[in-house]
Amino acid sequence: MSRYLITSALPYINGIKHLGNLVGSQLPSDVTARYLRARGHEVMYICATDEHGTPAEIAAAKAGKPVAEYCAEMWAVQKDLAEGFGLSFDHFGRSSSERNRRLTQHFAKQLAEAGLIREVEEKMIYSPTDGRFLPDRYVEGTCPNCGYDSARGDQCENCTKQLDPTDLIEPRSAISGATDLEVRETKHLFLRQSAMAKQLEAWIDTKADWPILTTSIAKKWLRDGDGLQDRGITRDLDWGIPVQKGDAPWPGMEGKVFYVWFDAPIEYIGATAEWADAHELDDAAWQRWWRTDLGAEDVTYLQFMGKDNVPFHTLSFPATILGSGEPWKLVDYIKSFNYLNYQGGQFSTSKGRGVFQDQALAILPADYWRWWLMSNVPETSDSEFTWEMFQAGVNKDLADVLGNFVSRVTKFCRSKFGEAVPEGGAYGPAEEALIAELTTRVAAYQAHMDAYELRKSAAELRAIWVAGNEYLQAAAPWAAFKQDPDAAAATVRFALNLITLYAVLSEPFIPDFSARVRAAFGIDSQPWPEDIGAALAILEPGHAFTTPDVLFAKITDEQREGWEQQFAGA
RNA sequence: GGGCCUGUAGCUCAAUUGGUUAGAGCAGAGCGCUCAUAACGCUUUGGUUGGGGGUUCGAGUCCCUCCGGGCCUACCA
Repeated sequence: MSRYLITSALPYINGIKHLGNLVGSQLPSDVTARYLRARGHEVMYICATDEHGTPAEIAAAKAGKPVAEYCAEMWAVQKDLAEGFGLSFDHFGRSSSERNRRLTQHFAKQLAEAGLIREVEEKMIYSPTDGRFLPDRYVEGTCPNCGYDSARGDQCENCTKQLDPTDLIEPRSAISGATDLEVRETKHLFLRQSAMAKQLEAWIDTKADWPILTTSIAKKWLRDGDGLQDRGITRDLDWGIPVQKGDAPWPGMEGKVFYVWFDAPIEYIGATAEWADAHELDDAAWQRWWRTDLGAEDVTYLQFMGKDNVPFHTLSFPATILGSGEPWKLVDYIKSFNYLNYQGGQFSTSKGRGVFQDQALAILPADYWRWWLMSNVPETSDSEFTWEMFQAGVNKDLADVLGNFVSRVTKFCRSKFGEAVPEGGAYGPAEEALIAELTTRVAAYQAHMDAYELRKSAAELRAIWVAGNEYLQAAAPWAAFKQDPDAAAATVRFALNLITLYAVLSEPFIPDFSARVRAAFGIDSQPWPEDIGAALAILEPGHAFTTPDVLFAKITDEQREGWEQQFAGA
């Protein structure tokens, strides 16, 4: 038994997320967490909302609510959706928590004492109308290069030229449209990542087993141009963690907060501490996951995220951890994902294009989404959601191959032997051959899961389901029953056991299915099938069950067409 | 502009890191079965691995070049 700390990238607080956010961090981390728990490992699985920053303030203003109130509400909404998708977080925290505030201020103090913080006097755009400094991206105007009239202050979307907000012709606030912008001096703290670049690169070079996507992004940042740049870790905002040196004030930084990307990863630690608080445990309970001097030396730490998050998890956060000079746990494996597109374009929150999490759960159960998204997860390149592929995949895999297998076995048994595992007959070469095949396939499934290869794992799991149908077809108990009811009984007994084997093996991907099978067979919990033959002998003759209803109803053409229309966007 | 990823069957993806005849699923075709959600099983069609050149005994894999798709580029997060 080992110990695994698993974190899923923190979803941002400003609204309900679409399927893209699920596919690249929350679902794969959940599948992995469930698998590792099932294998008997000790798992701490953490997620939280990322609540600070300008977009949160703007979203709250748009909703007409104080930002703290808005975030509290959206946290509850996101927590409910996570539960709806079956995400098995040990704790779903908030980056605005007291725990995170203290930890973030603590790290800042440690970094300052290590000489890794420098103060920089900057000129920033200030909007009196909005009453705030504007991030580059929130300044719009005409591009000096191509004349595009909605260029942003960081880059022109039209000609891709990188800009400074002061380059823009007739600049205006993207928030209010105000044109009375002025340049003001302001002081900020920078994390001296450049001083740590060599150390970070040496560390990343030891990670030969990481996805190419992860290491190539990290190395690009390390080597691009003048190398790794220092990064501003404070902002002129109201909503955030006040800049302090631990418990002490930070002279000259009054009224400023830490940059959201500084405090968000620290919330992985904060949320683990929140978990301990919620369970009325002491600090040692969470420190044994995070402090290598306090019990975390044998922890394997896995992070899951979309590719946009990679620079912060490979460089900024490790710089924070390493730079602190304290024995905090560094990540061991970073699993990163490409993007999921929607019907030939991108998901778009602003255009209402694509499926959002609340809508997804309103039209279909979580297992449908979990299965399709994970069996098509964008591991090697961007992948695409289309309703046609979704319908075809779910109907074939879940309804026809798996659901119908459960259906045909339980209904045949009910009609010929009643709703209990039949006795009589004996297993023979067909059963032995299937046990041998499944032993090989389960080993392959485990190997893929152990390597965090979700797509291959899903394909192998599906092959395991298919093997049941092949067996049943060859054994043909409906034919055998006429001459030799005992032989049919043995086949059915074996097939009923297969159903419960499928329940435990499939649980990481489709937990609702597993729960329904267990309920139908009156099973409380299932051990991982270390020995397939033994696992297929658990249900003994006489074990009663209730024939489940159709487990996965098919998606009809009418439904698919309706949803295509409904989610096409404006 | 720079960097990275990617291009394999109609579609979605594999291919033990240079090693026999490039494999699966879906879709298509044929046959079988009738327990089951018109489900299942078996068989089968389908490839100049984007184009061209090179290295090598041997290239989907390495190099050059051209073409297509995507992502990142540090103040959105």
